[in-house]
Amino acid sequence: MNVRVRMAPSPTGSPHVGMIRTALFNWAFARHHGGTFVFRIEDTDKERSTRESLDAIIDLMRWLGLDWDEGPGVGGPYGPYFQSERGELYADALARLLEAGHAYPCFCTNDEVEARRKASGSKVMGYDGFCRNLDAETIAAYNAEGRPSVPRLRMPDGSITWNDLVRGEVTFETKFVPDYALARANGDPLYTLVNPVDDAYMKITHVLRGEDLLSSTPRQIALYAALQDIGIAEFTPEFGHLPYVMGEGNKKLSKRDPEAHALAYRDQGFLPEGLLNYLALLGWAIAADRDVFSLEEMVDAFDIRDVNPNPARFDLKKCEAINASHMHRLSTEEITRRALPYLKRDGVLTDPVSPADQQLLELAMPFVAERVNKLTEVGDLLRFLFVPEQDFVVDPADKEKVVDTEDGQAVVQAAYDALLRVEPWSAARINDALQEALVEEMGLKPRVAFGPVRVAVTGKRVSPPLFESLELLGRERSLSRLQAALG
RNA sequence: GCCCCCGUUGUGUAGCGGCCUAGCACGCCGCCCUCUCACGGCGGUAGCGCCGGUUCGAAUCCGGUCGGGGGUACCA
Repeated sequence: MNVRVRMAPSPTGSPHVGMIRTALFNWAFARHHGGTFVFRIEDTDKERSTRESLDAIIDLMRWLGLDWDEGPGVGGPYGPYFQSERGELYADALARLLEAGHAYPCFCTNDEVEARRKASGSKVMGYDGFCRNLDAETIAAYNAEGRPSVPRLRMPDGSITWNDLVRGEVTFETKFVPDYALARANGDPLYTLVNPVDDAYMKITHVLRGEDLLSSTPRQIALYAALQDIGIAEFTPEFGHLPYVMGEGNKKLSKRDPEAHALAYRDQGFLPEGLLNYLALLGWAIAADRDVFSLEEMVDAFDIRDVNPNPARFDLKKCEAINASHMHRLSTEEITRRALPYLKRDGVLTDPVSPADQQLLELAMPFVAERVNKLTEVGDLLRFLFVPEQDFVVDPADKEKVVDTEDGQAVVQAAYDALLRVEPWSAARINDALQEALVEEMGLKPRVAFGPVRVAVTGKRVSPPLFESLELLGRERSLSRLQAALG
């Protein structure tokens, strides 16, 4: 059978990294098996669904390169792919479920249910099945009175067991799973109905989702049986429940946690392959002694049954380290290409980049490519080269610490004098001149000799290699910055 | 309360009865490299929640216990 999986986010709020992890595993599973990855939007909640959220999710998926075979923008044979456009399908399914007796109208109020539970002393919370066997006359009479009702699924007796793809066999006694509501009294279908109905119509074969849905699985399996009986579903899919992504402490990573927001990683200069690689590590390993891999390698190796059921803590440091490994795999040219949008965004470069700046960037890139862990760091390191001279500023703390001291001033002055005579203006000559003037003549250790020069010229104590930086900056600007640092 | 899931160093994981005096990665600490920062190299740190059982042998199987998490909606 052709594997068909889906991701079905609700477009409410900013996309969460947990959602991306789920999307990634579904995607990798589909690609590994040569199957179909369906993208469906669960926008039944009209109050909370927003266009911004939808756009953000699509934007994110595109940036990550997780492409879908059916869904928004690409269509497909089982559309529409927005739940808000599938209302008649749900109404029809509900009517047929009611007619076949798999569901029944319940007229109880919450208070009535609670009162009965207290009276009986039952330990099972939730609905007690009171309206299960109302006869047709009673139902007609209640309806005639205008009493509101909700349709509930009639849960079967006994137990429901499934073989969870990540957890193995899981069993629930149905006496602990009450008959549940499929729609609101006003007729609006609920997630409990809509999600399985769509999966059935879209012929989803494997449902890989978060652990939070684990306990709703027996209800869905019961619904599937009913849907098969009335001819809407052809089979019951397999289920796999992915572990939670946890934040600090023992709490699910929530929207309040800054690490939770997936788009923030792009803004901060993470590589899509870096983020994805890290997220894959939350519950899955490609090998015992390896944790850096490409998406293609993941697709080749991915097996949902290898996913670890433990909740995983999100570790930003590790995420950055994995991203750094991917950065170092990139060629200098590729880093340049990818860093460009960030350099423009951050005002390091002007938007159409001038030919001179472009050339300078290409000359400078080899010195920073291997020392950056995120794309935004390129700008941090190279800003001093592109900044208009009147906007150049030296970090005040660094200046005070190494330039404004007596020794610092002496070094800067000596460097200025030495550099004045350097000919030609090349990193090698600059090296020789500074070495001689500061290290040999002044008897300074290299690290104390070059610190003041670095700060005066690049503005910070952390920069690309000094001599190359000076060469790229040019004699004129280098000297004027040294002079500015004096006094 | 009841139901379900989970339990290997600080973190993520490998481990599917002997290959484990528990491997890898991140972190942290130290050293080397070194014009700063990184990169790279070397070394160190720390773990099978607990108790029983099965077995010649258990991190691995079973039972219990403790701990954590989730569910228990006319939310998703």
